[in-house]
Amino acid sequence: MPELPEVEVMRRDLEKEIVGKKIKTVEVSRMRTIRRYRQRKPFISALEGNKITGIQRRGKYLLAKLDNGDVLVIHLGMSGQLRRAAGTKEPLAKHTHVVITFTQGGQLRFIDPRTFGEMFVTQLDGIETEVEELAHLGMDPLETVVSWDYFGELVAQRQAKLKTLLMDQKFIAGIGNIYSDEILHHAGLRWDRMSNELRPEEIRRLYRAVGEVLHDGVKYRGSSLADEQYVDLFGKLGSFQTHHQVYARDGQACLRCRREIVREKVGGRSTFFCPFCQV
DNA sequence: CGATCTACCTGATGGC
DNA sequence: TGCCATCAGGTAGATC
Repeated sequence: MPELPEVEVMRRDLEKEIVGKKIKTVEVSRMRTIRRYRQRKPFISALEGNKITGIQRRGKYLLAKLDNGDVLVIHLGMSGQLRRAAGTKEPLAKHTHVVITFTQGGQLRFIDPRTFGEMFVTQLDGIETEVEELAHLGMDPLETVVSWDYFGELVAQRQAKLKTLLMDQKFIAGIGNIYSDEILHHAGLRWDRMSNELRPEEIRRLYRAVGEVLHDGVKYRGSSLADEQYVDLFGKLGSFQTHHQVYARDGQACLRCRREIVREKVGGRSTFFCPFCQV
């Protein structure tokens, strides 16, 4: 479900809503959500009594820093939601797996029908920079400032289809199935172009498209698809789906050239593109 | 190194 | 109505 823009919107919401709050109690009703633990106790006691001091994001992961130096890591998987609740009285949504209650009142709830999401508490490596479990992640396209020629170097070093490369979290962290297709359309490049065969201006277009599309995704508060599974911390839908150029628009006219958007299955995932605008 | 498949889950949808 | 197949924003691990 959530890719970088949705996670970034959530990060901003959490920053306003839960930073400075102290964790009073934690309830875990589904062990799979904290599958790195065998018991719920160690997870719960790693959180209770701690204050949240800040919220960061690495790719699609959220990091809530605690005042004891530890970090609560949250990944939303395909269907995870974080929702604010006023208190215990608000009815629990189905598939609510973790509830964090703050001493100041209010709750943070983790809801996740498909249970691909997870939460765990870990430490920051050394001088509060890296989390060991996330060390495999590549550069964050919104946080890391890379020049386009350095980006081009990295792209050319690899020998991969562009869609695969964009979705490779070890290369760039945060891009998934929706935004990879949108980025490639914006760049005018086909999903199956090889990364080491791009001309310099194509590399520059790709570089720009990554930044612009993700930035717009955040600006419009993420993409909520037909199932409306993605909502922000307060339950509100995003609107970037109304700006999609290709994703889930197969059979419809390309907004640039009016020809038909095509859907193909690549690596088990639906891929949408315009065979005329994307070369 | 890269590509491709599988597994992990639940729910919605569409064909028959 | 039921039943079955297919599909869905993700990641990790095995295999070739």
